[in-house]
Amino acid sequence: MKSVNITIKDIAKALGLSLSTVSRALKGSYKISEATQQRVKNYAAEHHYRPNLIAQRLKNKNSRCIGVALGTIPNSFYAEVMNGIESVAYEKDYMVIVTQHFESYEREVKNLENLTWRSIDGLLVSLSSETKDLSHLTKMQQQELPIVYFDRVPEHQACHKITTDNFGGAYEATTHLIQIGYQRIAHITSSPHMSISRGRLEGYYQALADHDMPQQEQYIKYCRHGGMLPEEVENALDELLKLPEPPDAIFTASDRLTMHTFTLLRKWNIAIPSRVALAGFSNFASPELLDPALTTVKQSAFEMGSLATRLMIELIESKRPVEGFQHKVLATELCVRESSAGIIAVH
Amino acid sequence: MKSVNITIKDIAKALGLSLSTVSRALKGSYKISEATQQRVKNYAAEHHYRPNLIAQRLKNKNSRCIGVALGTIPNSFYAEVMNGIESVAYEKDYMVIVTQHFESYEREVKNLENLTWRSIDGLLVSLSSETKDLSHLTKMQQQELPIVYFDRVPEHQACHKITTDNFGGAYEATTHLIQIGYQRIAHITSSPHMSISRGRLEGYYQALADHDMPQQEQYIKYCRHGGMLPEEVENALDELLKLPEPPDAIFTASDRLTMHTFTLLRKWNIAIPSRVALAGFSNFASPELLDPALTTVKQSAFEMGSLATRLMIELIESKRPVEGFQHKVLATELCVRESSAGIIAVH
DNA sequence: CCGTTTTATGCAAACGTTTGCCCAAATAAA
DNA sequence: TTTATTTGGGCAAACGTTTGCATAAAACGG
Repeated sequence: MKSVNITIKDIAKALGLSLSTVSRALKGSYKISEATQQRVKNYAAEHHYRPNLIAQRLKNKNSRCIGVALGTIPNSFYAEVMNGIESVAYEKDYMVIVTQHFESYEREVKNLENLTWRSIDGLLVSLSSETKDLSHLTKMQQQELPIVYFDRVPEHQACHKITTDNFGGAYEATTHLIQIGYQRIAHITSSPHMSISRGRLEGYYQALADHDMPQQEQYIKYCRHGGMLPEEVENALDELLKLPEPPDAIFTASDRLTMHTFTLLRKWNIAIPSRVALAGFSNFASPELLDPALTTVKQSAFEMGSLATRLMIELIESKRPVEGFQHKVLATELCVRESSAGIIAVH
Repeated sequence: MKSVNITIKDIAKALGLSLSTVSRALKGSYKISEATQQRVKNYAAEHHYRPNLIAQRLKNKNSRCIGVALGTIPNSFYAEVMNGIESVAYEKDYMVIVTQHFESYEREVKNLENLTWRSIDGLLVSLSSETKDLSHLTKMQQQELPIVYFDRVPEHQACHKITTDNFGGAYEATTHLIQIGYQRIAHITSSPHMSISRGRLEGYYQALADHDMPQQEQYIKYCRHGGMLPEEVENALDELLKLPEPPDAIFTASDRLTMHTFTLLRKWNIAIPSRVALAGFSNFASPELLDPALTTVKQSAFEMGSLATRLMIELIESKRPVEGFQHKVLATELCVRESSAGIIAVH
């Protein structure tokens, strides 16, 4: 590509000034007279001068560019988060480089390496479901690269993070299922070591406990790949349904798991909710259009992205290292629909 | 962020060589002895040398970075396209900067300006529905920035593009509606000046013509913002239903329009397909789960993204300017489901 | 043994900024 | 008038590469 932009040198030549004077005039102040500043600024404006970002970056080490690592873009939750990220980035004049790790630890590591190599100003990360070892990330933090985690965050590490109220969302959904009469509520979730899985599992447990219902291991199914492999959901569901006392309701812990479960139940002609009710975390845009309309726990995905990005930019632009770590928790919204219509209503 | 990477200078110092020798050794050949090359390469590998991309870019003007301009990421079609783009970019060791224009011409222009300012190697563009004036893009092409358009492409301009067989997809869907007995088939589409709208409209017309059915203006509704404003779809649909002879089937031209129409029909309690059938372009992941299951014309979104990116990288990496322009057309897939169950079957 | 070619390497400029330091002129203080 | 201070601006190095040109050493031909 032919570069067609004018440079500081061009301005200096045209105005009979030195490079340094022009540079300083453009940034305002620093002992350059008002008159000269105006001359320079006017000339720059007239000729559409735009500083060469590459050169600036080489000098200054800042690129106004934010890297993002997430699972996969077509996931409706992440797509909405990306929307939030991009929107704030645009507003603040940053750009966004996006990478997908497809829930693979190896790919996550590679992506993050690539991103930092490209000297971005900060990193927005949602961990892969395989990730247990965080050394690649702590290394980056030690290099003082600002990192903000969202959704799937490290649990035992001081860091900035934006999360969903996983406990609360799960508690509310499970309580809802209990209150309308379901007795044997199963839970399909992802890797047990993930922050979101843990929070949701605990919310589920607490709801059972608060309503004097037993916690039964047989009703908990883990999908280690978070539903990236269709058969893991299939197996989980199959095992649940084959139990001597199969569940009368299922609470699913993530977007992908919810949709997979829903699809399988439909495919296997298992009536929802009469044979088994379904409620789950999901950010699918129109759950009310499904058959039956799906009861969902909805996360504030856009807000998660935008908050994370605002915090990120704050971190980048603050001169002094920010003291302490921020952790924001976003509320969920339970939307009750037909897929969890009460037993009472049905009988 | 503290840069912790070693530089060519470090290698040169450690090995007692000059910068130029190290640089050339790393790139292989250019009259550097095998022995030295190995020494340098080994040292570089041991110390995890990675060339500073910023510096390289300043010298060479290539960044291994591709800019993308599209409507909005949460749109399931674009999300899947992005997946294709990112996947190929990863494979070829490029990174992707993504911007959303939200179907606004102004924002498209700004985004593209920002992208080029950041000296990317190439641009993947899907035009906004407002875009008529292409001068901002032709200017970039003249600067020899490689551009590949996808989905919404300039119609009257020599350029590289990947499109869907809009004509064919629309023809097939309309023919399907005709063949199972619908008589008054309406068409809801976006801006009439867009390439995709035109192709789909023509496919629709041709299908009518080939089956000796009249083309009636009253059955064509344009949504200038492609459904970004909910009320434009609402108005369009309302007008259609209020006609003395309302349509008995609707063919919608895009993802957003299809979902909006579907939602409204459900909301207004208009039975699908008995009162009005629905078939439309959509890349929603599970249309079979809707109530009723939705007949869709599905585009190869992932493939569109991956093909566009492969072509892009080819353009970037070819030494000689590529002669001629490529235009690839991807087939659509019609999936017939309940929302267009035949009239015959219903009666 | 000398001149020429080949081979392997180094020097320095360049990419477009930023910035520490220096300096001339103007002004103020003595 | 001399000295000190302020004001406005320039020089040059630096960021980490790449690359045209120069050059020293080795190999070769005569």
